[in-house]
Amino acid sequence: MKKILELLSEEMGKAFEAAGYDKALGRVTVSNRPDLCEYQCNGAMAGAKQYKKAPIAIAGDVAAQLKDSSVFSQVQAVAPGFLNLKLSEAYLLEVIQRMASEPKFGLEMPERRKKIIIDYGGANVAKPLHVGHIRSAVIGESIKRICRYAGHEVIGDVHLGDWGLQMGLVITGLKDRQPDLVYFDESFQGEYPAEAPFTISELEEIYPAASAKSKEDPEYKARAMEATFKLQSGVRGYRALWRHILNVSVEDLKKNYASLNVEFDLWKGESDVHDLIPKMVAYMKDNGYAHLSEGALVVDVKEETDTKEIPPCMILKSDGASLYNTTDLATIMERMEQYDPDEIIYVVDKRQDLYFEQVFRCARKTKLVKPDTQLKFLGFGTMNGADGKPFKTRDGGVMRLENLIRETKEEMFKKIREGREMSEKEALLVADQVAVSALKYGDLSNQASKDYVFDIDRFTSFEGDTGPYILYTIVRIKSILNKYREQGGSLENLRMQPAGNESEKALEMELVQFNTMMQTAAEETAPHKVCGYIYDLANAFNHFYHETRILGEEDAGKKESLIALLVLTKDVLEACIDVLGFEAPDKM
RNA sequence: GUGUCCGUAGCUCAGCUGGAUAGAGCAACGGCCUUCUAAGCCGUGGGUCGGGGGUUCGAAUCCCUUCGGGCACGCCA
Repeated sequence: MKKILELLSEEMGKAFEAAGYDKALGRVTVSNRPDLCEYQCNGAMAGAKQYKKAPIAIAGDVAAQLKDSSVFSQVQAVAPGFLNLKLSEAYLLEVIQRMASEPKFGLEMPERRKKIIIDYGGANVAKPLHVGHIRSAVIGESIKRICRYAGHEVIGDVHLGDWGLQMGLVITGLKDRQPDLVYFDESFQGEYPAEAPFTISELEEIYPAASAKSKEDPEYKARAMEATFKLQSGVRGYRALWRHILNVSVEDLKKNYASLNVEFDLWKGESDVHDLIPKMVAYMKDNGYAHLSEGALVVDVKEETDTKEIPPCMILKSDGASLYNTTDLATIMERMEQYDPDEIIYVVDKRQDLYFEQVFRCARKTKLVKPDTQLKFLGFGTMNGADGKPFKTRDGGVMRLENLIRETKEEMFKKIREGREMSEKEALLVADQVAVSALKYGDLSNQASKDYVFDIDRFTSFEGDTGPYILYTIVRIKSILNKYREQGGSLENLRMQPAGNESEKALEMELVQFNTMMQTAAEETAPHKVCGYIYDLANAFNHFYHETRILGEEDAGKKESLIALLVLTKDVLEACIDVLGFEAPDKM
């Protein structure tokens, strides 16, 4: 259905036209002076020059046309030429009812359903997730859900770092610890064991140790590079071992992501495009796109209009080895071949901006993608600690994501047990949900591209603009609806009446903004708009709640109408937190 | 150096396709629980929107400039 501002603008446009002015001037916006009006139109001032007339005179003409409007209960021309509008309760009710009856509350589906691949998560095999990974996961997941809700086909890919030197390091580290493993016996011909010879915690120990050693010991590094080479050239035992590393690691990653309600459709990785690289390199050479520069194979991506120096995109290093660019480009190639997406979105640290600019230009220039394939870089800012510097643990180390999540959940559990009568079992469940809402809302309510201060005490606080506040609002509504049902009420086929007071009307006007907000959030891939909206909506509800007796309402018709409004508010709030990637408990 | 992003209340942030008196939350202070969850609601104080120019009837918003900060700038990812 049309958005409320479109409906109102149309109505105003007709009045402008009837008064002899351009109907385009009738653009209505939400009032910035709620004390004076609900909506406003500034078209009279915009049109003053064109018609060589005082704005207030134009506004007066238009207002006269709307004297008997069924849409507006008030149209006031105010100096210097504002048109101050109030909505009629009956009209608002019409819109609300329509919204409640339509799928997705009247959000219009796109003319063309796009196929979108979203690349987020940024996990590496054999390395534990740390706090730095939370943004990509949380933002990416939400954008995936928002785009889906908006009607697109979306495929989420974690795109693992599962190839290259880090794998060689792990294998080398493992060889030193367990040299007798059958995987290192090159004469071995039989089946390798199904069980991995290590656990995830051992794996997480091996990598940092090996990485540190290779930095100090060139001989060790050479061994790791050789192991990498053997792995990539397909030595059986190395491949088998690598497969184990991958399995053990992915299982653990899935567990961690699941604890944040983050799910990927694809668990592809850099290794998946390994066999594609020679083909791609040959393609770039044969078509004259790539040339040697300082020994490396590069594609020039400078453009005439550049205001800055854009270095060429490197395809192969001067030693002939592949690098980040190589796998990223090959991945684009693979995605085009396998999925042919309309759009690929990368949710990555914004410091990689220039790098992706190069990759995108290269992909375009070399026609790896179609001219109309959109490649979008969605860079997110750094997560800082309360001191404004990059987030660290108290002792200055990097905090593991797992620990952060666990600590947040424990903290939440403690608070719930202190403040609420609840069984331990239920409190654990609720604590999980509230903690996830706190973490995610805390992140998503900021603009993704900006740096932000990660303050766990603030996010988990029970007060203010937080995830828990939103959940609390939903729980309040659920609680009333449950009581209503217990008292024999039904939530089916509820009839609504026009709003009875200001706070009820304000709540309805907030609800009616839903489709506008969601469309904008999808177009701008901006989860923080959803957060802003539900915060306003929750505020409007709590204000209304405070002033309105619902279950005690004596007029049966009125009560039914209030319940219907509650149901709609709850449904909209839940749709919103669902796209943000968290959910509300029944009690808290 | 070049490019880029940012600078709004004590702190954390909205608002930025120009509109009337710049908004929230936290912190401070003061009210509201015999009635549907007080993790709530209501109120008070707090600002030359970094500075300076310009465009405009009108600028936090657009342009220029300046100061301060973050980040990136070929063989890492």
